[in-house]
Amino acid sequence: MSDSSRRPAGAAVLRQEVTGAIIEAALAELTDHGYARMSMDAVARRAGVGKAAIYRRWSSKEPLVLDLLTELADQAVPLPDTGTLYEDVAGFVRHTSALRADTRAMRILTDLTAEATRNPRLATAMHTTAELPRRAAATELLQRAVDRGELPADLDLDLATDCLIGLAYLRPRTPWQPSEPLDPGVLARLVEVILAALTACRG
Amino acid sequence: MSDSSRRPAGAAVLRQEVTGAIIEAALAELTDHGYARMSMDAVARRAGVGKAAIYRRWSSKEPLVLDLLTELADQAVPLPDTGTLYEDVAGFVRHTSALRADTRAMRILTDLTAEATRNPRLATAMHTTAELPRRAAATELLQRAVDRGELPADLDLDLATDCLIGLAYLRPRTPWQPSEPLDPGVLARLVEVILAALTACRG
DNA sequence: CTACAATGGAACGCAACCGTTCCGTCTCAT
DNA sequence: ATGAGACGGAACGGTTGCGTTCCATTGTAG
Repeated sequence: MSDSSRRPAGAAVLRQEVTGAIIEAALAELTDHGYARMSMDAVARRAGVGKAAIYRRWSSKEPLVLDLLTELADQAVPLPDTGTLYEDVAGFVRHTSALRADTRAMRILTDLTAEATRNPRLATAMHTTAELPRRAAATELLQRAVDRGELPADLDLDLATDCLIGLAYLRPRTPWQPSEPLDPGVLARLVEVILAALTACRG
Repeated sequence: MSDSSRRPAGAAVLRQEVTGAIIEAALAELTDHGYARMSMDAVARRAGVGKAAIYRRWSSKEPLVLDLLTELADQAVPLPDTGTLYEDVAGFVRHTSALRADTRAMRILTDLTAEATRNPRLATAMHTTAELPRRAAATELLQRAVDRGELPADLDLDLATDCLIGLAYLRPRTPWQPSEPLDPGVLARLVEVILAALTACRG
């Protein structure tokens, strides 16, 4: 492509290494200090990079952070399709629990959620990269169950999706509480409750 | 008391007026810019007050914000005891929905939640002033229903409390979405779902 | 009327941060 | 070998914020 003709291959490799170091350092700084207190000087220092190298890639702090968000989203693992509602829901809860146990992702998402209150671009990015895919996955999981007859045909898909997500997010209840590993017994009971709630989501 | 002998009564009244103006201004600044970007200069300017007047009352920014938190908590309205689980739950959902519709309170709580991730004192304050009372109210509501026989005697109170709070918080799903007023039909369906979930919370 | 305490306002020193610019070095493609 | 381009590092000017200090004003108590 045109890049390879305009930029030496070796430089491209080096550029990617530097870019990766910047992204990793920015993620770490964002985790430690939050969006408002994340300093470009600290990112450069942590990455072992000159500030110029950062500003050569991103025009300012905000675009950099927006890219970090997609970086986080790319790490999300797709949900398996197990064939039964019970196992699908259990997988969804485990998936959610794992996300909440990821201290770095949770700190960043909690922080950017607060920041999104005041920054429309960030709010849009959060919506499209974090909320929409998760919601779509939940809805698809439920639709499959409806198609199999495990859930009533007149299910209120929207409400059911809310319930599934809301209940899967139960523990830990607040971001500042460390997330203990999900006990299998607790998981089983939680799944039963979720199934009861879903069944009640009639249109 | 000793205060009245050491401080003129008129000065005390004036002090309270200034204190109130500072608190109101700090709440506004906190809402507009968040904890990290809330500046003491801006608070003083907004309150029409000298910075010295602030630092005469609080040693720094953090204690001031911690006091704001209790200020917010004092505005919380206690839940009524209606005598039926259905109405109690409906009241709880309405109560929660009203809180989420309060843009100022939501912005501040969302912001301080993120900040609490990195500030243990703030996390403790959030826990005792925001989480514990709400959780206690939910648990008490459920215990009354158990006593009346509306919920099974072997109810898992802890799990049920989580479910009640988690489901009541469903809409809006994210803090940056404006909260539309809760439609009565939606409320009724949501309450039905919550009751189904609660009934499934067996120990 | 006098003494006093709290006030608004302005300025201070200090530190941090942003985004830019410059330097000397290093690594490649030619 | 040579030139181009990205590099780390350091410094810059300008802004912002914190917490302190000073001062002239205000209003009350005695």
